[in-house]
Amino acid sequence: MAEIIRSVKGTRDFYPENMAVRRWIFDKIREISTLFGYEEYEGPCLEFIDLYAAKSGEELVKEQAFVFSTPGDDLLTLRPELTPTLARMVAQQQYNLVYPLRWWSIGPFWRYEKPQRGRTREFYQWNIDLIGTKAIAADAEIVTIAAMFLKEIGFSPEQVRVYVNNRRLMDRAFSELSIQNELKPTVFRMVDRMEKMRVNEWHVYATDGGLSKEQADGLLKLVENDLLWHDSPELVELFKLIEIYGVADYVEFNPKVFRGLDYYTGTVFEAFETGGKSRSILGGGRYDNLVAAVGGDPLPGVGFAMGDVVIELALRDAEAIPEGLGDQAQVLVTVFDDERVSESLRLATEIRNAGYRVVFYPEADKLGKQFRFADKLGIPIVVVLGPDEIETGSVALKHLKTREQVTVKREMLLDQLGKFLLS
RNA sequence: GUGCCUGUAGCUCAAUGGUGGAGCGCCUCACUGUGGAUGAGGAGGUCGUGGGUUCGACCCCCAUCAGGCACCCCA
Repeated sequence: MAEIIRSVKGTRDFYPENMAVRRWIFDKIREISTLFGYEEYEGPCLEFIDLYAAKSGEELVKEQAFVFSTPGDDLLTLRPELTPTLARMVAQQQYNLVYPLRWWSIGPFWRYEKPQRGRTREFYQWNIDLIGTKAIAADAEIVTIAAMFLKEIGFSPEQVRVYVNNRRLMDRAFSELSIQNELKPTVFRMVDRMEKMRVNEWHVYATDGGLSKEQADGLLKLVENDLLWHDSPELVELFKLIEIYGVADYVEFNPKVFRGLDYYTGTVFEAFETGGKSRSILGGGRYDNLVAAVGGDPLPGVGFAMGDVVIELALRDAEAIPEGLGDQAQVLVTVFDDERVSESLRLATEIRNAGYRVVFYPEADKLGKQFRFADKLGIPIVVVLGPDEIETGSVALKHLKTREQVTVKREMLLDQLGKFLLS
């Protein structure tokens, strides 16, 4: 065999088995999104690099995006995220849209990263946003959608948790510790790293980073305070609504959650696995100035994004992926010998016309081989039409899972099929 | 972008510097209209790639590519 040209680094091949899992996840996403009345949309995969330069940090475009120039000397990028596209689409039609706007999308994205477990260069991302209202009920709805999805896809509250915080609350708390505004982004990162370091290590790290000893101690105390949210009217309201939505056991206050993005202004949240891995599954928050960043008038919004790679890993670890996904054929119609090909084909067509998914074995191989074929493909029912059956106007059906085999008159075929498929 | 680890049959992995193996899978056959079992055969490898050291390299050295882990980053 000649050498096979390899696939592009960081991309994935979706063989039918993988595709069935992806389909299942995507269907669940659609189900939850539309359940709350969100409309599906999609943007282009290619955008001018300027769109990201307007909003995102330097690093994103310079180091983590696929950027290339066209023969016409345009600088384009394969989209690394959807939010700027969303902002652009909203800005372009700003006064033709009906608010509050509820939109969702799922599509491919690219980031030039070093691939490793849970991180690829090409991935799919679910985006869902509620734009045009500052009401805290909107934040609650978005958080609920995240929690509901995790619940419906099969996670228990013990396995995953949506951690919620509020930037305004933390901002105030930082001010009370006399942390200057310029230092706040750094402090965000410091808090983010608390989980990964020992207390002593962190203390050194924090004071090296410009905090006084008292400020570092104050921060440590701050993030241990599980009741801090009582100081935020927004969070109090949010948790009240979450209760009513019925997903309170999936949602929890966590002062350590900040999110990396600068544009979040209020509610921020991130869903994690609760086990040892504690990978980040999805994240989002409220942004009040996104549309303005691409040239529109200011418009508040709240939303989140979820990548397909980590969610699938987490689902696998949680053993939450069901068996038998995919749309395997339900019936295999065998071919007894060369003289009876058309008779079998007629039968296959008849069954297919009744709405069943039917595979027709294309040649008169040994029956054993045809049965083995059905077995390997997971086709549950095999139909045999041999000389005996044809002579008596009947047909033989075998259910491979139960090993039950019956011979029925041809007019009873569909009845019997229905019975088999129920068992 | 940085560091560490790993690349041997389709898959999972063996093999003191001295002619590369196993299990599973795959194909064929038997059980003579019927799958998972059993038995008997069979195919399949320039040992990731390219250099180097050596009388001789899967084994040692260098580079490169790919994968994994930890950083960095996380839109």
